[in-house]
Amino acid sequence: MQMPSTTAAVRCVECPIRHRAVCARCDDDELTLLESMKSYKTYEAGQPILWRGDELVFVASLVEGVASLSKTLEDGRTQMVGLLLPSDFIGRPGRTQIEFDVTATTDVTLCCFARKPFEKLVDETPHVAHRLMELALDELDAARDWMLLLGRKTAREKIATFIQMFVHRTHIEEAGDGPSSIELPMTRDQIANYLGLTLETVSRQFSGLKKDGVITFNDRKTLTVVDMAGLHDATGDDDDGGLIV
Amino acid sequence: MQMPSTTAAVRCVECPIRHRAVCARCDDDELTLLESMKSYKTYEAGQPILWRGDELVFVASLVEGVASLSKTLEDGRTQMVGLLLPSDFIGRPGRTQIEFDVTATTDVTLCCFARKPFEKLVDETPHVAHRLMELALDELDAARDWMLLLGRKTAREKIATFIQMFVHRTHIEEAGDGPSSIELPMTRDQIANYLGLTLETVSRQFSGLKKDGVITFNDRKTLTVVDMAGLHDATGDDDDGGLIV
DNA sequence: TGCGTGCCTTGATCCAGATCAAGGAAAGCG
DNA sequence: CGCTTTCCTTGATCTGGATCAAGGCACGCA
Repeated sequence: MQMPSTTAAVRCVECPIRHRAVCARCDDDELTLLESMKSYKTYEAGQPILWRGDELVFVASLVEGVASLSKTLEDGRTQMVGLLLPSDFIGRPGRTQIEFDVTATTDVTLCCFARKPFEKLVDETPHVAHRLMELALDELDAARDWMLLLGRKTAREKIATFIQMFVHRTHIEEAGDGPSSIELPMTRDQIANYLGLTLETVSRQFSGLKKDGVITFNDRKTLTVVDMAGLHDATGDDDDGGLIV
Repeated sequence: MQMPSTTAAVRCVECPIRHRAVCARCDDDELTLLESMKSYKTYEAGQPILWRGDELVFVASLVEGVASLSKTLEDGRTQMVGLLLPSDFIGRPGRTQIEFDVTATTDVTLCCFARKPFEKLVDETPHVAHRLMELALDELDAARDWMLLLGRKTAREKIATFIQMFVHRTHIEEAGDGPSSIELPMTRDQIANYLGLTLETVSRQFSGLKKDGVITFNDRKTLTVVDMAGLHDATGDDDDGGLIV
């Protein structure tokens, strides 16, 4: 097992998540301050980032890669309770512990700040506090959509919703019904954990959607949505609402 | 169907949720200001409070009673995504719409503020913004515990967890393993909606826990936990973590 | 006092998805 | 290259909880 490594940080103005992360509305002076506080850490796919109960010594923005939050029952059953994509934030003001495990799903790069100085910055910079609030509320909305999925959707609806979410988060700009490809950053087993299913069911439902001409696979991890409308029908969602993270 | 009625507000200093709601850390001057802004609304059990997509004209603290947040799929399947108990907050800074329905589960009293002036107050009063953030993060924690429940727990574990949550939220002060009684504020059908089950399964699991000597019923809505340790075992949770809202 | 209505319980049956089991394909490595 | 390992697919079977169905209890109302 590798330890996380510390790497050179890119300059904030060139940062790919500059306009979506917690620092979205910082001005040049504030960025200079942040630049002096921050350090980059990288984790390899599979490595733990934080364990439940760990003391939270740093907070971070996810710069690159995918990480997951998960909870575990006494006997080992686990459920993912959140998926962190670039610009998502790890850590929370006013808490020194976290209640779930954070794991690198793919190779991950974090932009880290020591918790104490960061909290001071938040207290003194209203728009950072404000942005943090927005991010928390976005997560809450996503969590509630996921509760509907976990509690009431069928296996096929879960898979369709999962694919649709990835399409939306990876092709934010282009609209339309044309075919769009996505790369799944997780194994079947991890997808099952996210959706409250088993890996066999995940595999079968992917095969089902393929057989019905909704998607095609390039390789195991790369798929193309051929029939966007068909995919949406398969999610069971209302037209307007539903999960659009 | 009754309309909500507006009733006389109690004075803030006598308010039962004074120390837990969004106004928890307000000083006397701030309370005076709040008192001039607030109005009470009451809803009867079963009445809708807000529909999804409604424009959010007011925000509110729940003073008395129980309300639920729920989401619905195209074909009518519904899932509760939150339960609001006294001191919980309805509405969110920076959003003009909500993405779920809010319904009065029991008779409910709200302490309402017009959204615009309230947001102004939040912007000018850091500790209110701070408290709002805490409440949002508490909800997020609760939502994640619920995701674990919905995705991975068995029917019996779900019911045991549900009972345990009510015991904790209604008997916050007293600890210990002695028997404690709670009153369920919801019908079997509503409980089923909350737990991602059907009402028949809810009924059967209550009967099962009764047969096993974990709980007894006084009447349909009032139960006593006879074996607190047995109840906890039945939740499937780890000893330390789990849902303790 | 009897009847309707809402809510709950219990029984019988069914089925979606879990579990058990057996390979197959791709990637890393000696 | 061949071998291991990891991940994925597909088939067979099982089962927890859904669904279908039939009352039971308690309250309100005429």
